[in-house]
Amino acid sequence: MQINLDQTINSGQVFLWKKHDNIWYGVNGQNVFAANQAKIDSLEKDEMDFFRKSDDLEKIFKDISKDKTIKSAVKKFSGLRLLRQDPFQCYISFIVSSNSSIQNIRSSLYHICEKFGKKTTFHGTKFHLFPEPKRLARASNAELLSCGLGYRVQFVKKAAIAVAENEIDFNFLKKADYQTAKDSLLEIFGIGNKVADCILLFSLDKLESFPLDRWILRSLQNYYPDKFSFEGKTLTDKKYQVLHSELVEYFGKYAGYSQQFLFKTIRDENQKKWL
DNA sequence: TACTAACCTGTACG
DNA sequence: ACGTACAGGTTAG
Repeated sequence: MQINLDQTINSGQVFLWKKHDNIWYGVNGQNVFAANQAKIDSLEKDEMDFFRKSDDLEKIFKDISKDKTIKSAVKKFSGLRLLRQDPFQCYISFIVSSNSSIQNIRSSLYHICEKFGKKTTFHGTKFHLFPEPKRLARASNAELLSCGLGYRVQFVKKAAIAVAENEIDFNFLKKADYQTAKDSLLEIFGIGNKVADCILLFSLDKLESFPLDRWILRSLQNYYPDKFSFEGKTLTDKKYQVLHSELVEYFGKYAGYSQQFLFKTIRDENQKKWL
């Protein structure tokens, strides 16, 4: 039951990671992490937190293994883990991710760090940390546009202001239940069901969150054609909610883990690029 | 309520 | 070189 860094980092959760000389380096809020597969058993405290070292994986894997599809995905990607990311970085990252590709998301986020994040040196290499909410909140439209955000400039700007002005309080959302936290995120311009679920799952400890994007829908329709509600061409708010309830009922309270295994599986099957 | 067009950028293909 | 196709979630109508 060892973490596999390649599987985990290349699973659509994080964007600001790079591999150098077989070591992964990544920005997480105001920290830089270095993760070496060869030394994965000697993580520091904040790294253990990031990699969710205290999750009871034996219990979780057993709990989500409802059928042979999930069982084989868990077996194939047994080193895949959910991460516990810096909430503000995760929030901005997935707002930026909407209607974009991994390569574009990554590029925009690096530009955001370069323009607004503090510089630091880590293991002899220079990094830009992720900007703090107040700094990003007073970025100009032109500066944000130059990060390649396009029409998402207003999404990022308003979202950063909401955090800077404490309309969004991540500590509160961490303690709140899934629905309360989700309703709060959905108030933000640029956050819909899918982005909200990503933020909840990857940074706010809501493991019953199950982000539904086009890939996961394709996977579910392929492997579970008769088990869940897929009628209609478009995924309306109502249908998203119904489908999510069915998924949690079937996969259980750790449904988010099953989502991650299905997502990794279908993206790999379709040879989609990662970091 | 259900559906659809518009939104921006980078990359791939011919 | 240049145009066209495409990926991708949210909002507004």
